[in-house]
Amino acid sequence: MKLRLFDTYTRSVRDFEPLEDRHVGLYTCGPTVYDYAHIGNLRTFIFEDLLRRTLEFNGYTVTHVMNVTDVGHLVSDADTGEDKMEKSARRTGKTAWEIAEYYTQAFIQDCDRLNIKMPTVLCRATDHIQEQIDFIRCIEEQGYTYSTSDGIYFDTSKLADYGYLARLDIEGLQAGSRIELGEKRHLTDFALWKFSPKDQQRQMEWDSPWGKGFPGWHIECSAMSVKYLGNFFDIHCGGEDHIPVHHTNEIAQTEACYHTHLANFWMHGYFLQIDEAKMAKSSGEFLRVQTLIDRGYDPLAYRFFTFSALYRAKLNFTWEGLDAAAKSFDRLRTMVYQWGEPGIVDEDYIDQFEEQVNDDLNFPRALAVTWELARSSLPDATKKATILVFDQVLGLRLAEWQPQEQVIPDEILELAASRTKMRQEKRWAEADALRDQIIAAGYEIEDTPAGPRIKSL
RNA sequence: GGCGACGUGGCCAAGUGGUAAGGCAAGGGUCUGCAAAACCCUGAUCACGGGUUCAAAUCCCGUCGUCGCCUCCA
Repeated sequence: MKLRLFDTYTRSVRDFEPLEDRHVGLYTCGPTVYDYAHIGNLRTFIFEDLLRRTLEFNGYTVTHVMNVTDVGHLVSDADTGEDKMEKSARRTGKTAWEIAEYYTQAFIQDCDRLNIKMPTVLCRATDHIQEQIDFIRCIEEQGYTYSTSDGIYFDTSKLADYGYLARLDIEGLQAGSRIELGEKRHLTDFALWKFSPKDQQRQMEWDSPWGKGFPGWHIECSAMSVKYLGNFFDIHCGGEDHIPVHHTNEIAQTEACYHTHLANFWMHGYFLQIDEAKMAKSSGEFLRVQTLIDRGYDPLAYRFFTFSALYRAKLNFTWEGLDAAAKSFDRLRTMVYQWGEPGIVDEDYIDQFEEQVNDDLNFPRALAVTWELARSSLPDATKKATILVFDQVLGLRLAEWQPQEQVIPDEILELAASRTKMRQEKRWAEADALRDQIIAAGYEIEDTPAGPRIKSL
């Protein structure tokens, strides 16, 4: 089945055709590295990983570019906000550069824990200042900029279809606006270059044709994606929150300079919510991968959890929900382990699976196919070989997993041995009493044909 | 205040015109000395009220509720 993907730009599911034969240029908006990523952020990165793996499953070679936003941007659109990098630096006593490096490494570690593939190119905004300056100059030459006391701005009124991606209702925005315009000419205008404050030295600032300062909020993605993928490439992704502002402005910048809307497909991952509310770095609930590990969850159980909903629908996170996913995932991987060595792949199941993932990444359905396979009457070796093919896309590390070897204390082993003896002698009451003792000590006992198996609870 | 999305069994969640995938939980069963594990079986008419249609969870209108965006944000 042909790969079909939802494109926010056209608001429709379209057949995916690469611009270049068998090759796909994919750009995904990366993390801002002034703090750890939370599991809501990571839901989007998992979605993008599934997209990439699905493209590869379809036989495409993917050049995946992801930015790292290590330039601090202002907290608010007014000039009063504090730079997040600089703020984090002040809080921790580290330099802005050290902060960026630290959280970049933390992000990479989170991705590894979630089995998210590293992009082909991971590019830092601060390594591409010149490209951003060049891009701004190009926009300037095309006549889309103006200058204020605090920076160079993009004049959005000069683009006829500004806001098309988000179907922005400019007049409605202005009517219901809650922010001050300041020196901006229009509500939707945005900074391309911000000047450093005259009275203080920023840790991150650069010279430019317009004066010392730093790049605006949206230019890095345009500049870097164009550099690595060209000015019209296949797919650009990000979180749903990027639709009205960030991606809208990326498109504006590229239209001004290159007259393209930057990407053929625009795709957006939807939010993870906690108790029906958005998870935000600023709010109380800030769950990280490490938080899950501390609570005893395998990070891959979280990856598995995100498969339960479509990427294009909000997903409510609850511990109960994560428990359900963890339980289900454990059953699946245990089953897969017990199937032994892989044999010959079942093509019919592969087709069923492919049909679901190719239908705009319907992973809930793809998982249903996986369960159908798992509970089918096919030989174990066939199931194993087939599910390992699925796992190229699922990324659950099913091939490498094996039950944890637990160290059982000698005293527990002795109790179990006594129990086995009692059972052989059919002294059930005594055997059960021993089992109760084992359970009381925090261990569980399962009788199998091969003898008792002991697990810690 | 403006814009938008959503509301499916106990929970998470597919399905978007032809009588409701899957997972978790629950109940029943098989197996077991009893358990555990595993496996099998069982359950929803789709927020509410109208309308369109031979036919609607699926389209239209209204009501209620929840959430998101409008400010950096995945």
